[in-house]
Amino acid sequence: MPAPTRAPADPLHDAKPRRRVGRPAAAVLDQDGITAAALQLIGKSGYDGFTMAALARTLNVAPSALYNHVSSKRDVLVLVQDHLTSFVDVSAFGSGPWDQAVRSWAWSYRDVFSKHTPLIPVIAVLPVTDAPKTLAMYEAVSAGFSHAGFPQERIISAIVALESFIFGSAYDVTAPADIFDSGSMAHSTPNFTAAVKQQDLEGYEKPADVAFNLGLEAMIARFGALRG
Amino acid sequence: MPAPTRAPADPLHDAKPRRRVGRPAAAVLDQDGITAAALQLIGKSGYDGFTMAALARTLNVAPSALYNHVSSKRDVLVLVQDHLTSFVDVSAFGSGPWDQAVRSWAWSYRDVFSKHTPLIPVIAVLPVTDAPKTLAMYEAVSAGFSHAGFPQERIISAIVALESFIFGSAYDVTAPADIFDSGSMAHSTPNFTAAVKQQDLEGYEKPADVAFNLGLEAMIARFGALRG
DNA sequence: CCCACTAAATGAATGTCATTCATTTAGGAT
DNA sequence: ATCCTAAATGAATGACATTCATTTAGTGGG
Repeated sequence: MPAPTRAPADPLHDAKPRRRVGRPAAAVLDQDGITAAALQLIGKSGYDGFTMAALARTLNVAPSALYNHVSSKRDVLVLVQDHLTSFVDVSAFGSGPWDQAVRSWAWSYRDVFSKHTPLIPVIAVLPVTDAPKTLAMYEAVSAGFSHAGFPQERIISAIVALESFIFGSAYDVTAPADIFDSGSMAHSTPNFTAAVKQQDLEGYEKPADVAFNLGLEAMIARFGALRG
Repeated sequence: MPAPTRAPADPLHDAKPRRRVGRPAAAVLDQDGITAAALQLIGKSGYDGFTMAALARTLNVAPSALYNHVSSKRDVLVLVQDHLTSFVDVSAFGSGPWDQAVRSWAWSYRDVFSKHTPLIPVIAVLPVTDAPKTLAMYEAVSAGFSHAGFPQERIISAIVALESFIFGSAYDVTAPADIFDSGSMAHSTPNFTAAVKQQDLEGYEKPADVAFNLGLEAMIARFGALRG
């Protein structure tokens, strides 16, 4: 693959009026600004185009300057993931019934991260201490479960199970439509091929949504029965 | 002491008796050998230590030689993932009851890939055509569902839902034990902190296993009721 | 008021990778 | 014999993330 096309270098419209060496009068960077720029860059160029150099360019800064505010690229990803978590809808845990709250939380959680699957490996092993907004989400969800009469000692397990399903399902959203096309091997996989065909006949609904709904409702139904 | 014309050949420190330039009489590499070496290297050095150069070294070959047999590093990962899939236990779909078969399949699937989470992003978007052993697994599982009286048009959705849960749970296995320690933020997250404490009191069982069991049993119970 | 310290920028390396290319050689097909 | 293709080597290439020396701007203690 050839290198991705870059904006033509037009010295007249050069977006980089060189800052002179040394500490500037007012700080140019901070973590919030870096986070916002990173999110925007990811939106425009995807995770492939998301490099420290590219990030620095959008901030009109030398790449090395970033390291005064974050210690690594992974650090930036953590900032982005925590910011994204604030877009997950936990509002229903304050008002509606438990099952409806879980539903809207889970769907919005999946939708947010299905566009950011490269963050999932980061989230999955990230201590909550390093992600305050994520911690806030857990608090809201835990409170909702607790208030709904869920036994204390199962709350975390239930949330983890739901979250695992949500993360896995987020990947599923990004899968190509014909991922299950068995092609020339179809004759040796009759049961699978038939099942895929039946599914294709079924629906105009997106397969990823159908599967997510199926799994989510199973968990909601079963977990709901645990409440005291 | 007469000067030796060549450096002494020490097989311990000179694991690379240079092959001379040009095509060797017998081919040194093939996809199976590359796959086996990759799996071994990953086992020894993890995914961080898994580089094309390191892989070439274990095969006693120049890195560029690999590209006569695979087209990219991702290609190698696909070979590895497909090979690993053959370790997933689908045997019970031939014999035991449906729910037991799903259980042993799901647990073994999770266990295999919890040691190989960097493959999950690869699997999730990989067309089955490119992974024959994976396709064989789907066939065995589909046949089991079909034979158990599962409605054709829901088989794929159910498998996808289970698989999503399995992948997400595989990540969960790798999470650090204290991932939920809210540290200094504990006072602002009372519900969450209490739930974490209760969970910690509960058990000697690994939290990841408890959560996996909870979610899996929910799906098995609910999906089982769909059978005709 | 000065001076040392620290913070925040630049610009120039560094080192690690995956990947490509030119070249060499072997063996089978024409 | 000659040509073609496959399978090696070894030497680039080009991205990257990250580090380091250097420069400059405020700040706090004497």
